[in-house]
Amino acid sequence: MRNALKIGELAKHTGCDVATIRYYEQAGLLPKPARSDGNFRLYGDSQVERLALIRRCRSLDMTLLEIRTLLRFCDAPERNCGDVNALLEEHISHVADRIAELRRLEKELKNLRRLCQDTQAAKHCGILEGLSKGAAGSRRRKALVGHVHRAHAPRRKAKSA
Amino acid sequence: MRNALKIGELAKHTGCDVATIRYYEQAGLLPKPARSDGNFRLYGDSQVERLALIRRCRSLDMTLLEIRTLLRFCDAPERNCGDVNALLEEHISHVADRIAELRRLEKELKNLRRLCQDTQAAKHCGILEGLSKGAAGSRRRKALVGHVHRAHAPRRKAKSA
DNA sequence: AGAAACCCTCTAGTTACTCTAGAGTCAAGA
DNA sequence: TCTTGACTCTAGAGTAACTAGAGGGTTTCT
Repeated sequence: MRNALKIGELAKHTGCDVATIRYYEQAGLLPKPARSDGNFRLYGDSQVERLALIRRCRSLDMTLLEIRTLLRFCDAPERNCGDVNALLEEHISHVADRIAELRRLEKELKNLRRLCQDTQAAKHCGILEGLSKGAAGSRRRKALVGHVHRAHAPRRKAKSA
Repeated sequence: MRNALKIGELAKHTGCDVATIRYYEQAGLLPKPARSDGNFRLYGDSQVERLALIRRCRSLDMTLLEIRTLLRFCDAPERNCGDVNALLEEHISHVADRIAELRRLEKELKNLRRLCQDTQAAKHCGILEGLSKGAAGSRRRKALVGHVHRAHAPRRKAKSA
C-alpha cells in the first residue's frame, strides 16, 4: 500500500479524533484497515475519503444509522439516486421540525424571563412562579408537555483543535 | 399523609412515565417518598407540584443539571431571583445558538438536495458527489467542520399518550 | 380463590462518542 | 545501546436521560 497513514495522521487529515476513528471502525462505518508489522492500523486514500464523507455527514447532523445507509448506497455498484434523495429529504424535515420546536421554546423562555423583569422588586420570583404555574404567560401549553421528540444530549464545551 | 398517590397515579397526574419518576428519584431530583406497608411509594401534593415543575422545565429543554440547580433555588428559604434569572438567560442563549446552527445546516442540506435535482438525469448522483467533495455548493465550509456543539441524541418516535 | 393490574428492585440497552488503564511499538537523542 | 517520548494497541467504563425487561411481590376485582 502506497501512501499509508497511521491513525494519528488520518486523524490530522480529517480533523477527527483518533478514538472516534476506532469507534467508527467498530461501528462498521469504516472497514477494518490493513495493519503494520507492529499491529498499527494503516489507511489508504480511499479510507481518507470515506472518513471525510462520514465527518461531513455528521457535521450535517445525520445519525450514524443514516450514514451507514448512505454508505451502502455509495458502495453499491449502481448508485441509486432516488434512495439517497429520499434519505436527504427525510433528514431535512427532521431538521426543520427541530427548528420549529426550538423557536416555540425560545418564545416561551422569553415570556418567562419577562415575568421576572416585571416583578424584579417583588418578594418572590416571577420566573419560579411562572414555572410552577406552568403557563409562562401563554394559554396553549399542552402542545409542549406531551411526547415531542427532543434532543437530550449534553451541551459539551467546544474543544479547540 | 392525606391524599397520598401511588406512583402510577402520580404518573397520570403529571403525564410522566412511571419509570421516569423512579429515575428522577434516583437522580436526586425528587426526594425519597414515604412508603406504604407493601413498600409502594406514596406521594403528597408537594411532590406532585415538584414533578410538574421538573417536567415543565424538561419541556423547555433544560438539562437535569440545570433543573437540579433551579430546584436548589426553590428549596432555599430566601429565593434568589438573580440566580434564577441568570440560569434562564444562559439557557435561552443555548437555545438561540442551537437554532442558528440548525438554520445553517438546513441551508446546506437544501443546497445539497438541489445538486441532485439538477443532475437527476446524470449517471452519478449529485448529492453523493457534493458530500464527498465537501462543498455542497458553498464556499464557507470550515465553520461547520470543527467542534460545534451538537445534539447527538437519537430521534425517537413520538409515543401517543 | 384466582386473575389482572399494579408495584418492587436490578440490570442492561440506547447514541455517539470520550476517557482511562496497562501494555506494546517506534524514532531520535545521549 | 539505552532511554526518553510520542505514538499506538485493546478492553472496559462513563456520559445524558431515559426505556425495556426479568423476576418477583401486592392489591384489587370478581
